[in-house]
Amino acid sequence: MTELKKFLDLIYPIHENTWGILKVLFKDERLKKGDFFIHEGEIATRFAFLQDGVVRAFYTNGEGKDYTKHFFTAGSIIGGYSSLITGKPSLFSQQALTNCKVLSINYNQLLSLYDAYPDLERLARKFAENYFVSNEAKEAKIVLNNADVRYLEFRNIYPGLEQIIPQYHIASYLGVSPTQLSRIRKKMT
Amino acid sequence: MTELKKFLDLIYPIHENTWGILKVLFKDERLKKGDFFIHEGEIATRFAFLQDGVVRAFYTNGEGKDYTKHFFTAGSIIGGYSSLITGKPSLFSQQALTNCKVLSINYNQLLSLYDAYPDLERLARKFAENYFVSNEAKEAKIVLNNADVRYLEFRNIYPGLEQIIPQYHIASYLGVSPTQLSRIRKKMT
DNA sequence: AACATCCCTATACATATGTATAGGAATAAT
DNA sequence: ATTATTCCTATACATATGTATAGGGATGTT
Repeated sequence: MTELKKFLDLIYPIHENTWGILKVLFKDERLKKGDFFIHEGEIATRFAFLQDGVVRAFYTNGEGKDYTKHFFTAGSIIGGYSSLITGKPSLFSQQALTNCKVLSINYNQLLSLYDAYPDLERLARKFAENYFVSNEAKEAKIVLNNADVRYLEFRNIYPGLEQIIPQYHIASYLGVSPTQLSRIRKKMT
Repeated sequence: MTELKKFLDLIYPIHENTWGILKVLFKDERLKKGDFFIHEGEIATRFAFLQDGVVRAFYTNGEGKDYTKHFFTAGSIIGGYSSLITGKPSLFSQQALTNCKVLSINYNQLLSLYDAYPDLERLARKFAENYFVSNEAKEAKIVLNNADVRYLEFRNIYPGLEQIIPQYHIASYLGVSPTQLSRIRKKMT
């Protein structure tokens, strides 16, 4: 719980009593390796703070093929944010790549607090803004860098992750085939 | 101004008196074809409602090459949103492809109203959320569809735009070379 | 210990797409 | 009207990357 508080304080420090109201809404939850936090096509009702473990977000392309949108590690927020906002089915899934510990919260319960706690709504605004900014920065990197560069960046952003997860997930994160990632790795030796 | 009000009401209808305070902050501005609304590397200080014309947002790749991130048509918000939020240099430029009419507003002036007008902050939250959602939906399409499909979608999303702007901009929007777009178009005849 | 499973690598081949270049249609300029 | 620009298309070629397949570590299972 302290980790979550620290995380939120970095975005916008809400009042102590607001935090008192908010924190009781979070529930401990466990995900086993392979479990889905949200399924593509499902309408999200909650999101969560990832305390421990690794989660992969991915789009699926109809037949087997998937595209890894993001890896989440400890200290991240997971959940179908767009689906929560719109109330429409999520475009992607989120699946635990390892056993995970999360603190999850019902989105409607959170929403119902905004009227009475403007500092919470400010936090929500800043969260949305920050989330937007990081997504856009990521977009820029995808567009401007080739797979070689993005692979090196992946290793910087997620130190140690390469040793934990299968390589074909990394390939799909980079937008290339496993064969191609293998070639890139070979080239870099 | 009425168009802007309608646009905002669709996101979140603020009180009439809040609107009275807000609207005086908007200033009429003209862009001539080729003018930049924001330059890559510049720190944004304002954003705008595009009343008329077409604006292209694009990343540049060091040497000449650019990647078209988005086309804005009448009724859109333009500006370096991430740069406004972070206070850091913009990662992309926005350039008028035609003569444009915009209503621009200073971001700090807007920010200073949030404390006194919670409905305005709610509007800001919802705007950020919506913007996030549409960016994510676009990401999904880029990842899941090939250039052929995205070309057809481009024509649906921006009816008539194809006739107004050079084809190499569309190609760069689709992430392919002009030659390749020409091949795609030929194939579809 | 033997076997099965998972998954990374390597090879060969096919193909999509980029680059370079030229031609020509359309538009703008003098 | 003539010329100059702009820009779309077509061609030929090079190359990066995907697909298909097989082999072999590594790890886990019985």
